[in-house]
Amino acid sequence: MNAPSEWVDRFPGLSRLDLPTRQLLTSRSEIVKVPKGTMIFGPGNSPENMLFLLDGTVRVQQVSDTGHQIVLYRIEAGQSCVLTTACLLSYEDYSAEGIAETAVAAAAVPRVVFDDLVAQSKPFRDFVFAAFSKRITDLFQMIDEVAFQRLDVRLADKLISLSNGMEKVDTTHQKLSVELGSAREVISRQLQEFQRRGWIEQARGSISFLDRDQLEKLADHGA
Amino acid sequence: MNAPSEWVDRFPGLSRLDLPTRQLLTSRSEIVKVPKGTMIFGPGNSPENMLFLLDGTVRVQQVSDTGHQIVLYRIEAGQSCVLTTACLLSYEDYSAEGIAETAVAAAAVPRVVFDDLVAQSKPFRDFVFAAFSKRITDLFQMIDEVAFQRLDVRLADKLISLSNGMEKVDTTHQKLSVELGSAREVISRQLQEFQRRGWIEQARGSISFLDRDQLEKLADHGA
DNA sequence: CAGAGTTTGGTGATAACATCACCAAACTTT
DNA sequence: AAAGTTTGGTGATGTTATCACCAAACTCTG
Repeated sequence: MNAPSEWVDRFPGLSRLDLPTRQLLTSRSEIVKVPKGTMIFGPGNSPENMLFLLDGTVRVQQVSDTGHQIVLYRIEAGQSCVLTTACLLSYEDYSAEGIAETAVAAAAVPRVVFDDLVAQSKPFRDFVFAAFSKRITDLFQMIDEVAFQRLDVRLADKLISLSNGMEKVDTTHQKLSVELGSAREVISRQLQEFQRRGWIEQARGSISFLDRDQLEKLADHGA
Repeated sequence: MNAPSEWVDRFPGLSRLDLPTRQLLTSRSEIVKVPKGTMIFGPGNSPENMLFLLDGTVRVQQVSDTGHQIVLYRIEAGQSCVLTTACLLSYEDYSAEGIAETAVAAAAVPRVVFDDLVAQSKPFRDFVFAAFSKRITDLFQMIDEVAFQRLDVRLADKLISLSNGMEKVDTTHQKLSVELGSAREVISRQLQEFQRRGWIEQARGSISFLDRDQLEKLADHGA
C-alpha cells in the first residue's frame, strides 16, 4: 500500500528534501502498522523510534495522578511524532500517553538516523523545528484556553472540530469531558443547555447538530 | 565581566562542545544587556537572535485576549531561550511575551549561526533537543496542574518556589494571581486562610513564612 | 432469550473558584 | 498636605467541580 520509496512524498513538510536525504529516510526506516486502541507510548514505556504518521490518528493525552485525563493534541497523517518522541526519549518521568485512535500506519525512523538527518539536511532541520515550534505555541494556546476560556465556548469549539464538517459527532459525554479536562456531569449539563436552545439533538453515543451556526458563533466569538 | 571567550563555560549543557564549536559560538555571538522590565519579545515583536542567558531571569507569560495573564515559565541564567525564540521565529500569531524580570545579560546568537551549530555539533543538537524536550514535558505538567490541581496546593507550591529558600516572598496578591492564572480576590482569600492557620504572615507586598513545613506538605502531597 | 454486568447519561446537593462591584488603607507624587 | 495610585478586603452571585446516587440502554453469557 505504501511503497517505502514513496512515503516521504506524503509529507508536505518534507517536500524540500534533496534526493539523498529522501533515500536515507526511506531506506533506513520501517513501515509499522498498529491496530486501533494500541498504546504507542506511555508512562514507563518510551518509544524507540521517531514516527511519521502515514495513516490514522494518534491521540496524546495527559494522565494526571489526580485520576483525571485531558487530551493534549492529536497527530494526524502527514505529521510527525518527532517532538513527543524526542521529549520522551530525554525524560523518563512524564505522564502523557499516545494512543492509536484509529488503525495507524507509520514510518519508524531510528534515533541515530534522525540525528544524521538533522545534521545533514537543512530542510529536515526546518521541518523538525517547525514541528516543535508549532507544538509549543499550540500548548501555550491550550494553557490559555484551559485557564481562561468558558467551558461552553470550549465545548462548542470541540464539537465543531470533532465533527470534521459532518453534522453528527459520535462520542460520549465521558470522552468529551476528557477532551476538555472537565467532568462528565458538567459536560452533560452543558449539552442539555445546547439542546434546550435547539442547537443539538442527543442520542446515546452521538450528538447531531441542528444549528451549527450558533455553535460556531459561540465557539469563535466567545459570546 | 563576561569575557566572550568564557561565556560558553557557564552553560552546563554546553560543556561537551568541542573547541571549534565553542569558538564559533563565542566569536559569532554578541553579549547584550537589558535593564529590568524590558520586553524581550512579545506579540508582533519577534526576536532576531537566540539568547543564552548569562545573568538574570526572563519571565515568559501568556497574555490572553480575555484580558487575563498567566506565567508559563522562567528562563534562568545558564539556560537558553532557544525554544521560545525558535517558536516565535516560525509563528507570527502568538500571544506570549518575555519580560526581563531582573537586569539580564545574554549571549545573542544569530539564527544562521544557530543552524550551523545544530548541523555541525552533536552535543549542541543534544543540548537543543533536551531544552525543547524539557520545555514540552514541563508544559504538559503545567496543563495538568492548571486543569486539575486545587488552587491552595498550587499557591503553596508557588510560594515555596518563589521563596528561593528564604523565609519571605516579596510579591503582591495581583502578581501571584498572574503566576497561577487566577484572580486577585481568590488569592487574597487563600492567603487569608493560610494566615488563619498560622502558616504565613502578611504585609503589604510581602508574605513571610511562619510554618514552611505545612506549606510544603500542602504543596507536595496535595492534602 | 433472560438475567447479569457494563456503559451511558441524569440529578440534586455542596464545595471550589471566578467575577463583579465596591471600599479602605497604604504608599507615591507633586 | 492633597491627589492619585497601588494594594488588599468583602459580599453577592455565577460558573465549574465533586460526590453520591439512580435509571435506562446496551452487551455478554449461559
